[in-house]
Amino acid sequence: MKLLIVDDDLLVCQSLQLLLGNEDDLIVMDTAINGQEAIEKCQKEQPDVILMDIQMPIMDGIESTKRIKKQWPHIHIMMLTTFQDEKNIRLALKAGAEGYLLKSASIENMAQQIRALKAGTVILDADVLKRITEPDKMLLEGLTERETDIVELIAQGLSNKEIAEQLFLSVGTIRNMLSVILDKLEIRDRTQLAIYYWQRKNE
Amino acid sequence: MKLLIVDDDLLVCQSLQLLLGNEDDLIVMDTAINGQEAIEKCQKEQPDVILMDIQMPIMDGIESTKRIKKQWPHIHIMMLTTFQDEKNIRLALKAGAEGYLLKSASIENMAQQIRALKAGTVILDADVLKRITEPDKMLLEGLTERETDIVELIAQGLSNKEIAEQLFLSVGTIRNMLSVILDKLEIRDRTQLAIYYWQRKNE
DNA sequence: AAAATTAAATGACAAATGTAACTACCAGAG
DNA sequence: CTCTGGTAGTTACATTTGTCATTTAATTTT
Repeated sequence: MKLLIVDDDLLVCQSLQLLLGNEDDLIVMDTAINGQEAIEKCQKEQPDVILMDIQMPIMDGIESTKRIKKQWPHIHIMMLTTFQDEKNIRLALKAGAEGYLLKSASIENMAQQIRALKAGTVILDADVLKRITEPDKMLLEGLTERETDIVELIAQGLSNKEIAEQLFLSVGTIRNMLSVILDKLEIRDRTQLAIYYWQRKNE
Repeated sequence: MKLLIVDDDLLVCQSLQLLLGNEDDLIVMDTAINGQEAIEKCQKEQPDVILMDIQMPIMDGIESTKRIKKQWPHIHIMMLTTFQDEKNIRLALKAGAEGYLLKSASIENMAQQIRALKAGTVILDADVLKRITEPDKMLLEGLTERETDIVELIAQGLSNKEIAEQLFLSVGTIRNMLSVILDKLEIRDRTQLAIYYWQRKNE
């Protein structure tokens, strides 16, 4: 199986090459230091799988993934990055990447993961999956901490009673606070609040 | 690596056993024909990975996944099912399954996927990922046209009264229909419905 | 120390929501 | 023709929701 490694950090390229060199069915055919170069390398000789960083000069991993998948849909692309930033995860997967692993995660098993990727499944770091299925904080300007907590819980679908139990407050207090929140955000009811939340959440 | 196969279809169990028998690092330690039995087998001898069907008599794969992960978090569970029904995918992942493959997909590579699963990543069938990240088709399956209309309007934040005016129906009718919708989707109230809608709608 | 602010709670109230039971009409399948 | 399923409605009931006025305790400001 032919691999292409794309990372602007040469150290990363080298260590990956070393690491995968032991596996005799995996051949690191070449490396590239940015997305532009990756596309050129693909043109010369098409790899089966690309390990691609996201943050790179000239052309980033997302853009080049988009282009490569458009031209050669059969090439499998594994994003290999440092940060588990939700937006990037979504963008990468939307761009066509089939894998998303964190560099911090155990590198020992990467060979197996690459083989599975080639086999046609999607490979996700376990933490990454959590990020995209149950995401976290956002901007609710003008709200206090406690109020923000309540918004989060309402956006999870909890009733006032449940929120009260969760926060160890009385139901009346929750209702009062929600009333203040709705007033601040100029929104009518909890359902609209939940909608407000999720529409902004997913940009 | 010790495997446990859980499927009420004996044919499936046998063919999987045969298929994986070639791989000498994978040992099918036992099989079970429902979730209840799977838990018992786990108690006797803990497998590294479980291949689990969803639809089974007595106790289904979701419920038993929940229980097994609660008791033995280190056991990796791969759902292996026929249908890519969005609700089940979400339920399975929520229950703690780390993998979700379709039986229809290429079985040849399953060994590699199992190894990758053991290594700690999440394994998803490529089509399955699409379902949960960009569901073109809303999972408003099972709802009639009218009911879908109402869901749409609730997701816009309208009250029952406003919906009634928009559709030229009585408020009572809207309330009844909403009641049916909530029942069908197994959801408690309009806020949760709006959340349900937007979580799937947005990317 | 006195005054002002804030977090938390109460009680009362109106409106909205969700459930249940039951009726009625219509269209299509068998 | 009967049976089913979808649409539409009514009444009744219990619960939840959102608003307001007011109180208390704690904290901060002045």
